[in-house]
Amino acid sequence: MRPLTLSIAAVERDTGLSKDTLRVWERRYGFPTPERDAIGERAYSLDQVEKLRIVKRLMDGGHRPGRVVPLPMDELQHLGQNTVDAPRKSAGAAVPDLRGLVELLRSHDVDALRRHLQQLLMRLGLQRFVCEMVVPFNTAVGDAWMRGQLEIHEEHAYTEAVQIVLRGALATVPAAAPLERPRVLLTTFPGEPHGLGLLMAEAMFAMEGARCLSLGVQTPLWDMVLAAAAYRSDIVALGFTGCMNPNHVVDGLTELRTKMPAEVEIWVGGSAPVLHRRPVAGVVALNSLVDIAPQIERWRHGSA
Amino acid sequence: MRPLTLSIAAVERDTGLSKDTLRVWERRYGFPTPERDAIGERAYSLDQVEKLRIVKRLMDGGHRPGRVVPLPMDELQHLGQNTVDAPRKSAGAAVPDLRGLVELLRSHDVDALRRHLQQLLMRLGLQRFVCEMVVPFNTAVGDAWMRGQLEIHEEHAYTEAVQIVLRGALATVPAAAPLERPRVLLTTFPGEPHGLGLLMAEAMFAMEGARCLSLGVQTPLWDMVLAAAAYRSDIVALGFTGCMNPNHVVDGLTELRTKMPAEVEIWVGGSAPVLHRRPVAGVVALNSLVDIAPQIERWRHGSA
DNA sequence: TCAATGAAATGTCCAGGGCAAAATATTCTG
DNA sequence: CAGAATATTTTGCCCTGGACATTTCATTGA
Repeated sequence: MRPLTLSIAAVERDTGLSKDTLRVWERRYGFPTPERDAIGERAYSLDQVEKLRIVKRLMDGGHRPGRVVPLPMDELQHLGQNTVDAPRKSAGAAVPDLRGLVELLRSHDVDALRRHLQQLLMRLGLQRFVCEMVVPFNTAVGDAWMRGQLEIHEEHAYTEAVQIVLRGALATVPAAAPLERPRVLLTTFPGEPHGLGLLMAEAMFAMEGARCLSLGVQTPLWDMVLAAAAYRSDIVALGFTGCMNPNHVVDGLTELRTKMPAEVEIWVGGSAPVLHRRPVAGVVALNSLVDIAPQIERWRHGSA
Repeated sequence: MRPLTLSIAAVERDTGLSKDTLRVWERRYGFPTPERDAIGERAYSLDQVEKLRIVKRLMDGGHRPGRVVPLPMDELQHLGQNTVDAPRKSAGAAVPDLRGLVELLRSHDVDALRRHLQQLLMRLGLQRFVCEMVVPFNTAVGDAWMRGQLEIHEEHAYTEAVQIVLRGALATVPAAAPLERPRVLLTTFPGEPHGLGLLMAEAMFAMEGARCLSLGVQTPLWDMVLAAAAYRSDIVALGFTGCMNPNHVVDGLTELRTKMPAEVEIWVGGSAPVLHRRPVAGVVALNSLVDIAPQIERWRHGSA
């Protein structure tokens, strides 16, 4: 018995599209078109799930379903590349070898990968490593996956390697003095499972001498308020990737802002487009990790 | 405006109970009993969500909803303690100071916490630290939360600290030679977000001289097959906590077993009761982390 | 005592209707 | 004709209520 098809629950898990959405797309767009199994339930083919995953990733990047769902696979894969902002090379920035990285991942040599990352880290220093290497690497890996050049497990191996290198680096950064300010609480909303961006942000904060405390991912809103009080945090920094529902992001931030004491700043960043399209009053939206340094500067001047 | 209530989607996120389940419980058990907001949609109170979270955790431990849902809060909190297996102290095992740990967490002194863990690690060594300290700590923290003695954010802080200490320790374990056997692939099913158990298992594997490769959490089944081939793995080790749907676990394992080449062993472990209640043919279920050493021994003898 | 059979419990699926908010298109006004 | 105001479409999510497969429990019979 080899299930060449997936149930609607499995597709929800693997794509992040809710059961409701899957059913309503079928009704409205005529895609996906699952078969039915013996008892009349939807059975999705692997091909269609693959397309759904790509569509989801495009939507995370700002596309609308009505436009992309009807397109054939090859056009979708083409779309992925144009979405990416043209890499604006600031003067003096190192040029990441994206093609080389993808090749390295495809060779399945984890040790070489980790050595390579470690080497870049040493050459550039933590801040430049994160901003000039890891950021473009991440998008390159995502794009390569979308074009079918990388498997998911290769993406996972990459994420794991970066995480190890970053955590290793963070462990060597001397801890800020307990009373050092600002005190930063890092976490993500419930439903946001990606912690790599958080780690990158933590690196940037730590290099600015901020005192960091990461709660990992998926902290309920109310617990953020409690935690900010318990640790006397000055700033709560949140990471968002495109896989979060935009409405939940805006609603959640609004709610968090009302619950959180006014003197605690809320900073948000990440690849979710909604952060800049629908800004929330009282919430600082960072365009990129390099904005952390000047913002810390601002905070110190404003609060000192 | 202070949303004292949560939408059904938010409750699904925060409790792990599906929308369908929430609606059907309301119909069948008369709980929860959400209000309706202006447009007639369910609005759950924080109290009820709290109870739902506890019920969910009890169900993860093997209780059935019909029995626990009607109970009042205080009885639920009582149930939690009886569920835990009596700590069977093997001879010579260190006695973890559970109460002291909870106190430490409540003091919000992250540095002291990390120092404490580090100290225990050094005193006991990695293997004993994991088996005799981290394991009971984990359940103690979970229980303390259920009794209302710990906040979620304190639990998160604990998890983060353990993760940092374990990753630090793993970084110092000399990497096994590239050709060392067995080669172990570690990951979890999609839907399983907890990676701490994976890290603990990785520590145990590494100490046995196995060559580990962790893909992090939530790898799609098919990618496990591809990855096992790409990295020429001998063993795929999977971690499960109670938050995974038992049916998905069994179905997924059955499916994985058929797709995976027969010479690759599948080992599973974790706190999900279903692993031992409904064993899957061709899948090795480990009762605890200490079973890893003898199983590796068996593998080496069987395959050498 | 143990196995087999019936009954209850439980999670998930389905259909199709409806609605609010966001995005887009269109019209109006100065 | 630019820009604002207004209509329209798009889109995701929620609702009800019925159904069913599967597991678990209880009762009966050998």
